[in-house]
Amino acid sequence: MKRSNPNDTVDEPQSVMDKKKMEKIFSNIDLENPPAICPIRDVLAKALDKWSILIIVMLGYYDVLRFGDLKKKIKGISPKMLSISLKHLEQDGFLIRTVFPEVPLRVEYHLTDQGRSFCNKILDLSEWINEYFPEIVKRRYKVDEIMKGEA
Amino acid sequence: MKRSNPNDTVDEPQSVMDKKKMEKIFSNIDLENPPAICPIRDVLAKALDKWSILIIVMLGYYDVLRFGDLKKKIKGISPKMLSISLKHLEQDGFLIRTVFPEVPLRVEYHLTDQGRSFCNKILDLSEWINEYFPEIVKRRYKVDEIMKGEA
DNA sequence: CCGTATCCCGGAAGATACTG
DNA sequence: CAGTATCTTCCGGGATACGG
Repeated sequence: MKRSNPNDTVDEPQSVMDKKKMEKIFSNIDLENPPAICPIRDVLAKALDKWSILIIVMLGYYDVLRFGDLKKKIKGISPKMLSISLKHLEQDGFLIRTVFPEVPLRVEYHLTDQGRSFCNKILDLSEWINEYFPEIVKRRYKVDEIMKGEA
Repeated sequence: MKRSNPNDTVDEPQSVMDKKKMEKIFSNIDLENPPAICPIRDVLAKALDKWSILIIVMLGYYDVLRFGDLKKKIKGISPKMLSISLKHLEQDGFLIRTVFPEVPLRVEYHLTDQGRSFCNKILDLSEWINEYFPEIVKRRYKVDEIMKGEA
């Protein structure tokens, strides 16, 4: 039952770990020596940020949005956080900021190809969650029950 | 050039936004009324957490690890954060904790099917990042140059 | 060995007022 | 309208020591 060796032949039909992919990823990493600051995790951290996800999905859905539109559509975000998040996403090439020097000022945001591609990844994740979510909720209730019983 | 209407026929060959998927996701959300606390984002937040990702990937790679193993392999994690993250992941059904009441105590962790499935999602994300990362880095340097020039 | 309990600090992020 | 500047608050999370 114990499967401690990554080289074991996998026999489960479902949810098979993709060992090939895994090996490829791990081959790029020196596990012993600290990877200093991993730039990949840096990119991911910014793009998977709570607000960033919403921004990307909104832009994926509406194609073009102004600062004020985003502020209205994303409930609870402050102008500061919206500004910071947009800057990060622009810096990392997920979206493009276009200024129209009119009066009053107009600024539009839209996704790049990279941004749209990433948006699809988020949608995939979203679908994954939707699939497993009922079980997770059920489990949480169960765990809560146990906690209550112990308290 | 402006594509403000989600119903426009898509003509880009690459990185096409999956509108069908998008509509499906958005149909479950009431954008106007605040979604209170979105439980899906709650699950995602915990599972996509900095430490959680590493834990899941490590368990995906090594199959079975003890508390101390994880602590050693995940550079920089404190016992507190490791404990908390493991608890979250166990609560949400990503992994299973097994206690062997020996002396000294032994505790093993391994992924559930859900955990392995999610690990594959993380690997996908990882691959995505690897694909786009060179461009992102290039862009960051460029942005830094501009910033320096302006300062 | 496997964690929990405690203390403590820096930085994330909300609210708000203000400017180009 | 589209943000920035400032202030403050809060808590995530690191270090460490201890308990089962």
